[in-house]
Parts: sequence; C-alpha cells; structure tokens
Amino acid sequence: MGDFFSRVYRLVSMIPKGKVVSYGQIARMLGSPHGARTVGWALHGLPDGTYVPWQRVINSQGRISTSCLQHDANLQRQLLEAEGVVFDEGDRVNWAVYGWEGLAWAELDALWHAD
DNA sequence: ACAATGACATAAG
DNA sequence: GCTTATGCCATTG
Repeated sequence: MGDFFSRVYRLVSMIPKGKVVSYGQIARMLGSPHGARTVGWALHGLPDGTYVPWQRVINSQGRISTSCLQHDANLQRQLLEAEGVVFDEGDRVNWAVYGWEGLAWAELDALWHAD
C-alpha cells in the first residue's frame, strides 16, 4: 500500500460522527484535486479489521456511490442514518447541514507528520 | 513501461 | 433528472 492510501485512511478517520465528505474533497486535502477515484479505490480495498468510517464518504451529489451495492450501499445508508444523517426524497444528503468542513492545512500537515 | 481498473467529477445531450 | 462521454490519479498485472 502506498502512502496515498494511508493518508486517505487517516483523513477519513478524522471525519466527525454525523458528518459526510465527498471523495473530491478528500482528494483535494491530499493534494490531488482530481484524485477522487483513487480515494474511492483506497476505501474499496479497505483492510478488514481496520476501523475507518468509510460510510461518511459519498459522492459530490450527496449520494451513495458504491458500485458494489450488494452489501455496502444499504449498509452505508443505514450506518449514516444511525449517526443522525438524514437523506432527502432524492436519497441525497444536505451538504449545508451534514457536510464536513475538513481540516486546516496545519492540521493536515501535523496528521501526515504524526506517523 | 504499457494497459487496464475503479465506492469519482464534471460537462453535454 | 438521468445517461453518456471524457478527464484524472494511484495501484496492479
């Protein structure tokens, strides 16, 4: 696993309960404005036993993006609702209410440094 | 090094 | 609002 994945995992782990972030947002914080796909890739291959609130990461439309809908999509929504996140009639999340601000550059830098 | 892949993003029809 | 097409990035065979 490369450093990129590790950063994704750490950053996702920092997402507060009841908040959500888009893949693009994470990619931006990692320094790769267009690396959203890679972020999703990282979460897809999430090792078992590693506790990461992956359910708090959704697409820019505020919807569940998971391709493997078989188990995850339903579970993801279930987990988010359990945290207090509400989906509107279009199965979307209100960014203004549940969107995570993210971390400041200083916080991020400290996060990478603390290995 | 090249080609293919994937839980994205955005623009266009 | 939904479907297609194109761009982007890191990982893997």
